[in-house]
Amino acid sequence: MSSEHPPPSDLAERALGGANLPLLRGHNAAVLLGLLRAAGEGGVSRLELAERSGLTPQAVSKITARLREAGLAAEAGRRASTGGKPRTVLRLVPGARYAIGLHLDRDESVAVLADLAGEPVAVRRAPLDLGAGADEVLAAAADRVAEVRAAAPEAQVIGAGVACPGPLDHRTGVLHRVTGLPRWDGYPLRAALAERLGLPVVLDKDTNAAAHGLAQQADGAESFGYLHLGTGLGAGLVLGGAVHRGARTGAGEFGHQVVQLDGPRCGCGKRGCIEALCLAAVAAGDPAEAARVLGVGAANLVELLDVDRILLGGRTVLADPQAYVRGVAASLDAQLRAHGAAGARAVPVVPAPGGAQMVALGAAHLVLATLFAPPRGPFTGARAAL
Amino acid sequence: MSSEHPPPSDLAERALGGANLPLLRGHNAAVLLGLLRAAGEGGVSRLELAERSGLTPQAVSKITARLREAGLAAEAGRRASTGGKPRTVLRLVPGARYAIGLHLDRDESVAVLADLAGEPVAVRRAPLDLGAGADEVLAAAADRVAEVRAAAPEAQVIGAGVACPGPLDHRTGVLHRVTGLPRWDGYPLRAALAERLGLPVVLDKDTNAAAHGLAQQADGAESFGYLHLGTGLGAGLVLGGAVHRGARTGAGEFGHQVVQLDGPRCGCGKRGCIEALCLAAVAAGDPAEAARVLGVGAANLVELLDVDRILLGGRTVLADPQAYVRGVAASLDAQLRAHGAAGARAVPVVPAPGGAQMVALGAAHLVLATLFAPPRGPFTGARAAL
DNA sequence: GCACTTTGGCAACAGCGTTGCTTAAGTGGG
DNA sequence: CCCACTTAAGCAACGCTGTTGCCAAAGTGC
Repeated sequence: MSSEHPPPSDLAERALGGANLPLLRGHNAAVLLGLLRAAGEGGVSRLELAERSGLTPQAVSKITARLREAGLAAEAGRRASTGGKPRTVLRLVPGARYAIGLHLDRDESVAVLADLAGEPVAVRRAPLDLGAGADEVLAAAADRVAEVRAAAPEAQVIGAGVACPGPLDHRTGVLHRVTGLPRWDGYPLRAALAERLGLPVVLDKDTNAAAHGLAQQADGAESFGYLHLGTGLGAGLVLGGAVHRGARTGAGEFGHQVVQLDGPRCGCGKRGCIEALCLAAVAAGDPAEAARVLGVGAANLVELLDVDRILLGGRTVLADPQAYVRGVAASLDAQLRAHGAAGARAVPVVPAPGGAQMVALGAAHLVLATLFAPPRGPFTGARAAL
Repeated sequence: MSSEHPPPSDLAERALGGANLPLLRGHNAAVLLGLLRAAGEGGVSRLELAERSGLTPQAVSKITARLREAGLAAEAGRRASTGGKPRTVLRLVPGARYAIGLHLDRDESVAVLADLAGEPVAVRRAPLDLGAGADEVLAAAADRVAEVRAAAPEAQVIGAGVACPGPLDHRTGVLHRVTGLPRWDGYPLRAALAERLGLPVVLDKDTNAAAHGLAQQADGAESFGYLHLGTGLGAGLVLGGAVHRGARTGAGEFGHQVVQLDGPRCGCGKRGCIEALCLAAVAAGDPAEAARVLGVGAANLVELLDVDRILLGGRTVLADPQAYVRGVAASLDAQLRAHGAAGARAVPVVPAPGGAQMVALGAAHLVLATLFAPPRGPFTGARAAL
């Protein structure tokens, strides 16, 4: 089994409250790596790292020395002097580690190899029939992975992130009753892929992987909802910079919220689901109505969770992004303005960047994220005296 | 100003990612205090603390020695021997610290003094006209606080938590346009009260304070939604053991989610808000319909956030708790069963315990929480090698 | 060319949890 | 009754953390 390749998430979920010195060391290294990644190609100086992390300059020097020794960071030029010795700039070495991202969709698969900076180095798209047998799908997936994996030195690939349609259990890596694909129910996809690839694997819902990837591009502790309108209507939620999955990875069922009591019956058995209304409007050739309904649902989400932004994605949206963005924004604004109490602030609606490989890249980020800590991390330590 | 009394929340929000030894020390002390509190009157032995925290027994001995020296913990008897030296039991000393909780509602105020274990030691209820001038309200509030504060030694009261109707900004402690009370718009309530009381003050929405208090009674990282049906319909969200407030403390606007497109106009200006439908049913003497609508909204929330439980509270519910619990549970179950995809799991609907002082007690817990760390705390340290 | 400013490394240090061992305090067999 | 055994908790030495004080390096500007 994958006992020799524990999934990275286990590391993050050891989660007994106590902390010791190795943990402290790893945490601070992850914080500085996170700041280095956030700085991008411009780099950061040691003193800037000290300011942003709250560590002393001397501690930053020691930690970055270890990072440089491990090949994860390097010096890269100098800043202009401000009257004294100029600051030396440190940068992440993107080629030091790689992660694989694999998106298994109903009719195609996308595999990417991403470097430490999160940039795609190799991409591979191929048709896939997710309804076929497990062996067939796994073999095809492993082939796609092998093809992109060849672009990096074997030893520097730290794991694979896999995204597929839900529902599934993120912790155990087991699929549940994927809509329309009953034969996958209960299949331990993570363990099977980990054994086949010989790599640690993390498994997540496609919308969660997308949201996670999008969260990396925003800074720090932003909150947003990513609405995905394709063959269905789902959502990925990022709250305070982290993906919210819920206890059983079931969060994000945006499409089956009821917005019309006793409305038309939905395929799921309920009445008045927003997915049914939206898709009916799309089918009727009325994207304006679909966007209006979507905006009402987005307003419900904004008021319930107080998110900063709404991102739109999915095939239906990508067919005419501007129309959907405008339509949803108008509908959302009208709802929020009418209400007013929420401060009448504007909540931007924007298309999700990234295109067709966005989900796969987000899946790769799930693995890379185990190396970094968010710049404003949730270290709960600073308790009152004692 | 309150510069000499920084609100406890600032301690928790220093939030620069870097961690040093004093922080580590404070964190571990907070973890053990949290475990001691969770153990309650039964107490815990040092070795059990070690198992649950992940710390070594020796570290637990050192840290608990400091806690005992500070008067926060004490030895209390022994366990039965299992063949060797019997374990000595440690317990929290409830009287070591106190916190004040103050609930300012539209027509009454409730002040409580809670000890370290979270138990109310003194309670004071009195009528209040929140529509009166700020000076008058503040004077009355300060009087109520002084009355309960007298029940504890002055130096052991560590702060006051204040809950009032939203919207407000939890970070700055400033009120926004409280519905029906426009004169409070922009009032810096936290600073004013901190100065008047000479204590650190945290301010939060009433629903958030209630949810926070309820979260203490559950174990660890539970998620639930607390729905409050009174003069309005609001919610407090607890996700993974922590209250979700959103970026501007605006989260929890459950009542103004649209569940009937183009439905009847709500007081807020929108159409088909669940609050309007619910309250109309209550006014029409049809609590069954109110519960049915509430159940549909609860199902939306469960599917979007994957919470474990739904708690019901508020005056309207308290008038006939069983009827509402049954009605909401039936409606929620019907929705979830129809959908099925969520695993067809049952989500319990229960009345919120605690009664009339629940919000005030939750507000006190907001202050006490700064001393404790959750048993499965979000220490993000354990990153991969290096 | 000298004075000044700023950066970053070196060495000594205090404090953290850890390790190896000792002492305390029970149980149970002979 | 006594001794062997077991388990709990403390003591001392230790390795490692970030911190502090100091100094060399590398610029600017008069």
